[in-house]
Amino acid sequence: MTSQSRQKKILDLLETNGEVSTTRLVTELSASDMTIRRDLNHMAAQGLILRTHGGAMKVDLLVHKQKFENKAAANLAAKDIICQLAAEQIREGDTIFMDCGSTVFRLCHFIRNKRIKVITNSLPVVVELSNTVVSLNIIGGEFDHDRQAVHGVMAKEHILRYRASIAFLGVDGVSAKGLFANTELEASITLAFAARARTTYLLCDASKIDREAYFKFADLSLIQNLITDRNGPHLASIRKKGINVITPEAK
Amino acid sequence: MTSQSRQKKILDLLETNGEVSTTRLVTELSASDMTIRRDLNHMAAQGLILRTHGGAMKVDLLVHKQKFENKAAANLAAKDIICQLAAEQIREGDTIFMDCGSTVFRLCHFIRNKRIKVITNSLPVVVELSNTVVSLNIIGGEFDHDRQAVHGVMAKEHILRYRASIAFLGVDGVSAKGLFANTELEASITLAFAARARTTYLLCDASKIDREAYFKFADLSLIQNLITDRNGPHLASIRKKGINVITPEAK
DNA sequence: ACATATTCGAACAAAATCGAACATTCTATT
DNA sequence: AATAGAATGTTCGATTTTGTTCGAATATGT
Repeated sequence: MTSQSRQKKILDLLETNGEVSTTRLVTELSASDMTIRRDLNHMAAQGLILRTHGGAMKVDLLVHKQKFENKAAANLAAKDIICQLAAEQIREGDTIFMDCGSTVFRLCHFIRNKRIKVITNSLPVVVELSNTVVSLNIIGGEFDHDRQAVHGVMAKEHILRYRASIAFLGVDGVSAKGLFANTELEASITLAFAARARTTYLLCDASKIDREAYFKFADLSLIQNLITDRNGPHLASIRKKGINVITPEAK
Repeated sequence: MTSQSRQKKILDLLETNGEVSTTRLVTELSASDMTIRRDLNHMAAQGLILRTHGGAMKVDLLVHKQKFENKAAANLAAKDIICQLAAEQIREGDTIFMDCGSTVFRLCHFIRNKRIKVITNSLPVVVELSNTVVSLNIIGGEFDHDRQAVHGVMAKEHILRYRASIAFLGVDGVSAKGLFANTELEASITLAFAARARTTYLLCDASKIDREAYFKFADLSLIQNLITDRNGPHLASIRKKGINVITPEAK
């Protein structure tokens, strides 16, 4: 066995186990401890592995966690309830649009192991799903640092070339009068998603209900379903408009 | 037995076993060790196999499989030298293309505070620059988990709609014969970048020089400049082709 | 804190592999 | 058959890799 193939096997073992001991490598690769140690040190010098006492570890993922996740921590319980319900709407093989926004982002945790295709303009979503079985399609265009997402003309054009079974949308406010956003950029993307999806789900915690933000960009009829965390009378006017409202209680 | 049939058998053995030792080839092919070694070296020069001490390995075993994170950490010093030089080529207000690949990725550290626009298909680059003053344009399309970058038809179309002053390119191998890549996907993106940039810089550590990988996708004339970490006679043939070679020593 | 057990790396020794140079064999052509 | 040119084999010193020993450094258990 050559040193290269040994080192490759060490990498493989690390990939599956996360860490390995020198002694295990000695028996597994039938080489002397000194040889293993030399291999390990060599690879560590190249940054391929993380050397530890008695063995080695996998180097930590390069992609570090986003500040975004802090924002996402707000109302986590409510978002989890919503996303749990949202995830149940997805079937294997589906292609889904994922809007930007912290509520939709939380959906990532519930779909990591689904064999689906996700089309999104949200960087946090991409990062979160980049090492999963989920097949990803990234919407291209100008990157908006504030919103950590891609917006603009190119993005819209990109979306219009695809079709999806479901769109999971986020907004800044919703009432019987329609959907509200804080920027036109986000609004135009949301509209594009809705136009190209067979079914649309608006994910929205209670705080957004009946809130009328900066400007209205669409009628309520743009969406077919609203998923939110609490049932109650505040949803009556929306239900009356023919929207299918999904809540945990109503399940 | 001709050398061709021998080399074919070597490839077959590698295909099934992943690796093979010189001694085994000596008995298996009933040829002298020197002959085997000559075959091996010849094939390695063509990039057909990966030469090791005492034998050879399949190419994609080591090159293909290596995860991006690992590659990023390897040869960090060389990459830093290269990227330092690369960053000096950039002027405020420039629009630059950044290819995927670990060497180009390292350039992020040196441009965080420049007021420039970056157009890229590499997720690590996006993440790294997502909270800087750099203006980002993300190339959209199918996301390739292995390479942590966007490839495919959409990506190519996207690129062709923009123009940039500089393209920073990465390859898997370069020699006087041209540029080499391990996958067609990466190659087509690199070509698109080059086509739409006023000036092209190939960033390439010494290990990639004179390495002829899986397949050649462009002549050397595709690029105008090569930035590498060490000066030396191995660059002569490339210089002779009219490429401006930039090294720290020549500075 | 102390003792015990592991692990580490430097130094040296042994083995395998390497490539240059030269000798030999094979092959195609005259 | 003669001969040039290419491929192959052989020899041998240089290089690389691997193994061993042993004192120092580092973890672990009491």
